[in-house]
Amino acid sequence: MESQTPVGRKITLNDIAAGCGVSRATVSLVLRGSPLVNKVTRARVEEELRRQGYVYNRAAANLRRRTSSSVALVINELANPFFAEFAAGVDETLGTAGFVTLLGSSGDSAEREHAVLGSLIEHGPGGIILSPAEDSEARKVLAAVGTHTPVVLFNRELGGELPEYAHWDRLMLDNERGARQATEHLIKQGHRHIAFFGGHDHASSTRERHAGYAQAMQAAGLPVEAQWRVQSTPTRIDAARAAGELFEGKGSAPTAAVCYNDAVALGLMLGLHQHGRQAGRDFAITGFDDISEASMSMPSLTTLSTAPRARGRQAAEMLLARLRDPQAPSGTIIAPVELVVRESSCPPL
Amino acid sequence: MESQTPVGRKITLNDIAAGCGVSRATVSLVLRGSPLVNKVTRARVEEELRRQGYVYNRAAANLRRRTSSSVALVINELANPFFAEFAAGVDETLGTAGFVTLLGSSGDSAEREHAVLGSLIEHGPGGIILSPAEDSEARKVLAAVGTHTPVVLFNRELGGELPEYAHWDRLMLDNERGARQATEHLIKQGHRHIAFFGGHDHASSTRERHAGYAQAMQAAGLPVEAQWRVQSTPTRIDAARAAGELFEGKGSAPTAAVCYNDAVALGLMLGLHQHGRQAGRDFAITGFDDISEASMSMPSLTTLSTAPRARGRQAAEMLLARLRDPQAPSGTIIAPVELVVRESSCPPL
DNA sequence: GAGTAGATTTGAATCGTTCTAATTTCGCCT
DNA sequence: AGGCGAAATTAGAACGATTCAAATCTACTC
Repeated sequence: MESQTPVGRKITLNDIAAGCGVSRATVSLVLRGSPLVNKVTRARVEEELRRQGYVYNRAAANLRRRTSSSVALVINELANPFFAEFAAGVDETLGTAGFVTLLGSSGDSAEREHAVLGSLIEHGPGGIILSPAEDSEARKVLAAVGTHTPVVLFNRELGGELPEYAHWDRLMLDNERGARQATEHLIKQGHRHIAFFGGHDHASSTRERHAGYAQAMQAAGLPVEAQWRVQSTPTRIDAARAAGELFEGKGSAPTAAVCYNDAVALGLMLGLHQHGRQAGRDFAITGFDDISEASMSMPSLTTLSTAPRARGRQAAEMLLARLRDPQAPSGTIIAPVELVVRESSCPPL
Repeated sequence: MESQTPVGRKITLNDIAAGCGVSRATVSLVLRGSPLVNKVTRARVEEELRRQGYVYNRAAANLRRRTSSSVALVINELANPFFAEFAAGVDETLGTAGFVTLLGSSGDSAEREHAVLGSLIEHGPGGIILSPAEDSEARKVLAAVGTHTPVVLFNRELGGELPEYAHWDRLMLDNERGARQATEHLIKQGHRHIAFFGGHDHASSTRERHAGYAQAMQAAGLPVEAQWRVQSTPTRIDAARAAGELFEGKGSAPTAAVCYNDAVALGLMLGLHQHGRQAGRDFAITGFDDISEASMSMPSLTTLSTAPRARGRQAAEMLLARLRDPQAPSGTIIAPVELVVRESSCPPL
């Protein structure tokens, strides 16, 4: 029994070849399971590979073959459970397809996103899955990633125009329809004073959700008051802070709110407390995303299920398809969302 | 003004060199900002780099220089907010140090962890940050990563013995002390029947936390009843399911529980409902981790703050230090945790 | 105008793999 | 024994960068 040396040089194909008296080329063939090589040679080589503890150098192989075995995943905020789930889905699918995920986090800053993309692209990913920062612009992203690397955009549109030769794929959520459903649900519960709470209007996803809300209100002949639109950063903390603004106007106070997303909705729940109201009793709330906490909060949150993990898998599938056929026309998929009714969307008192 | 070709071959050093009549070597020097090259040449080359839209091929450079510019991060469950925060911290620090993060997720399965490590190692990361799966074993991990790549273990010990020549660094939480503090806090509140809830005893972190709990109980002269130890998978769902077991024994029912972590604690809150109890009123609960939901739940959760993002940064720092000095003796850091008292740890009725 | 120290530039080898084209080996037939 | 086709193996040039030693170019000095 040979002892594996605990430390030393890295083992290469040459070492293996020398170790069992064949050429480098043969070892390479064995590695890739070519049928060309003789049974007994193969066995001999495989034994030697094991004995020396060889590890494949994929970077070298990729260099020679001009291929890539990685995909860059750039997320605007990894700590948000919605995106964490998404990332887990992406990694799962890429992993089983033999790709490795290069992670990047932009912290929702376009500037940082640019730097991160620039650094990732140097590692030669086969493609990029990008969930853009709020204020990210098409032109700048294109400059960072170049025209050789396919991109799948998730969740948000980029600002500005994309040149026609860059055909990127898109995976978006049906924001408009989802928000409309949530609003219709609240209206059916009997609410007439319904606010739209959270998010920033310069982000495409916010605008779409707000549009769905407005449509439902108009269709029901209900007014959309300006003081019922409260913006906030899409985090729990900031939403809790902004809650008070809902009740500051001189007009009639809302009895319900359609929230930009679950984080904001959960923040609003807390903020309501400080204004003497309780979600699910005297104020109705809906969220968006169905993060895992939504079903566990008290009251549990009525929201739109987006299945972020499944979306992650889907985004990865889209990119893999594009790698298989780079010439295919680029496409946009609008993933449906589903209303999940829970306790937070009570009827008015 | 040259128009950048929207599509075509990848640009290499040769193209740049040819494009402005210098040698490949000179261009390489310019790229790395060597002081050797003449001002005017440098300017000419830089202009050409921009004009042709050159992107650096880090893989080729790493091959030649026998260096690495990536670090693998293997997480047992990325969708868990505690680990998502940790990952964000790791990526942040690695990114600013010029490394890219190779992501891998093991889903808390040792088998999958092994496969993921095997795949990542082929990409030649400079090091590995590993938060092991519950049943992960030292021997198998070593076989997967080999002896050339430094490893930083986070959060859990591996099963079995590690050969002495593999000196890996460790970043652990002060589980024992934290659980002791939580238990002492409950005792001070007046509780005498205190359970330890959730987690699996074969994981090192669970055993340590249980030990801290048992120490505090003994020190206070309180009994540790067998039926007050309920195990569960460390997820909210399974914890909610297992809640009932706390009240099945014939002995006296507990009035408080020290929980393995926040996820389990939040699950227990829910489970209590189904047994006619309410956390923060007639049953006291403590968690562990201080995930962002802990402060937002109702009642808010008394827990131990572990600052996962800071831990991520710390783990990355440890690995970077090890890369700087591979010969340094390996070390273990036990990060302190801090008790955060909130509403869930009420006194007994 | 030769000699020389410095400042720049470059040719060629190299990293670990793949791949084409060529070579060697082998069994089998006449 | 020689010839032939199939099977198995291999030499050597890539891939895109870095790096060392050597070559070339300056600017001065004597």
